[in-house]
Amino acid sequence: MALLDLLGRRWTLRILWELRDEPLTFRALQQACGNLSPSVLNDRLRELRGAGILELREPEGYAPTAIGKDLGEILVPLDNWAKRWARQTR
Amino acid sequence: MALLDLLGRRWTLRILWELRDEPLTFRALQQACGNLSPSVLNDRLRELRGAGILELREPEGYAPTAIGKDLGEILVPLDNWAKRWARQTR
DNA sequence: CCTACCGCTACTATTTCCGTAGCGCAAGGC
DNA sequence: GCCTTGCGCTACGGAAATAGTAGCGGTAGG
Repeated sequence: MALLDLLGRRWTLRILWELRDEPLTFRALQQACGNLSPSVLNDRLRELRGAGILELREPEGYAPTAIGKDLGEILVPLDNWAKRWARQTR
Repeated sequence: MALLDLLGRRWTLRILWELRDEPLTFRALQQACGNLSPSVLNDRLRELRGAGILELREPEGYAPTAIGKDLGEILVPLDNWAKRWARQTR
C-alpha cells in the first residue's frame, strides 16, 4: 500500500479531516491545525494535490476533489472508532 | 481527534495493516515493514500498546486487541479506496 | 498610499527517523 | 558443559522531517 506512505506523514490525516465539510484557505487551514508551520503545510498540500486528492479552488481555498471526498468519508468510521476508543482508554 | 496524532506517525498505519490477519513477532514485523529500524518499531509498538490497540502475546508475537481489531477493519475500506485511487492516478 | 488579506518561501533550531551493532535471555542440539 | 539460533529490545551517530519565525510578492479596498 503506497497510500500508507502518503497518509503516514504528520498532518496528512488531520488536513483531510479539517477539509471534510468545507474548503479552507491556506491560513484558515493552518489555524485549524493549531498554527502548524506553513512550510510543512505547504509540503503536505503539494503532496495531496499531486496525488489528486486536494485542489486549490479560488477564492474558497483548498478542497477535496471527487475522489478526495470519498477518502474523507472513510475518516468518519475512524472518528466513530476514536470515540469508542477514548471511552475505553479513560 | 487525538487519534490522528497517534496514527499520523510514520509506520503506525503500516504496522496495523501488517497485523490485520495474523500476529507477528517483533522481527517478522520488522521484515514485513521492509526492515525498518528496531528503535522506531519499538517506539511505535510502545505507543500502540500504551493506547490499548496492540498487545504482545507470547509466543505468537504482536497482535491487535479487541478494539484494535476493529480499527484494523477500518483499514479495509481504506485499501479499497487506495485501489481505485491507484487506477485513477495512473 | 496604507491596510489587510492571500498563497507561499527562507532560514535556523529541534525532533524524529534511519542504519548498524549488539545486549541479555531462553530453548535446542551436541 | 557450550554453541547456535531466535527472541524482544537498546545504544548511538548521522540523515531527514518537522517546527518556529520572519517576511516576500500579489491583489483588493479604503
